[in-house]
Amino acid sequence: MSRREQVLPDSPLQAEACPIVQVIDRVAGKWSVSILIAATKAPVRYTELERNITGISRRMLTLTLRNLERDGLLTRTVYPTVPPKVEYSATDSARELYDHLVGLVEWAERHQTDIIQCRNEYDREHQAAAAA
Amino acid sequence: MSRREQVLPDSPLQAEACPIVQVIDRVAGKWSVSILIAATKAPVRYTELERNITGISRRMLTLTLRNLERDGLLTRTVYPTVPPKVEYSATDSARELYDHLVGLVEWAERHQTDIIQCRNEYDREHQAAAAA
DNA sequence: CCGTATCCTCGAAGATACTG
DNA sequence: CAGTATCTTCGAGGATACGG
Repeated sequence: MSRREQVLPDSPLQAEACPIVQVIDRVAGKWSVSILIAATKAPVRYTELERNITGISRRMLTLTLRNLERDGLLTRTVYPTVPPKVEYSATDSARELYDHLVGLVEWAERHQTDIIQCRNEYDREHQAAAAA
Repeated sequence: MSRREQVLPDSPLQAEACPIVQVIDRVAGKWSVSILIAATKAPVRYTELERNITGISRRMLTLTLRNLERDGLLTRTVYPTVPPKVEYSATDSARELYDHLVGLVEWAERHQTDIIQCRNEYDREHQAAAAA
């Protein structure tokens, strides 16, 4: 799931980046956040997630769920019914994380249009520079 | 820089994930956070970053700097001296983002050991399951 | 319903060499 | 000092088919 699994040698900046790296990696996966959000609101079933998260494949859904479970962010409960029913719910740890993710989301919402504008401006300027 | 540049069709979950995706992507780059942190503390020069961020290549340093600048998170100031001097400093937008990143970092620090323990436990259990 | 297994694509990131 | 230009590698994620 991660591009940064290698142990980084500690260094002035990397040493303090180390815990950061862990969070970023946990959150950087293409689907982790969507799943985390869904599961934090209420326990969700596998198929529910598959339906609600547009574009996710079964493979990635399972993979991401496993990783989140492995890190203690989700708990997986199997109901031995027929047909089988599996529910994923956020742990306390994940709920705490969720609060901080919300902070990021709100930041994104506030700066959304600025960022787009900055990009356009930047691209226009550097388009012009290339032409000159 | 992004694996998710494709425009996602809106959907119940994706619609609200859209701003999230933007933040995550901006932060998900392997080096963005390290650079953002360094530049938020004080304006930094190119070579300073290269020295302080262990393992980063010139290529990725430049690329990440350009992307952050493009999104209006960093400003690039060239001093027309000899030898040339270029300083990168965080914008207000980036400083706001930084505050939220700190939230994540603190979460990571608090749960660091739990996560490692969860992983070991998970791996042990699933090692056993595979052997059985 | 809830997955696993296999093959493949594609782009992020590394290595290396050169420049205003 | 502060970059750019190529070439390459490597693994995240997609597509598809099968299984308890």
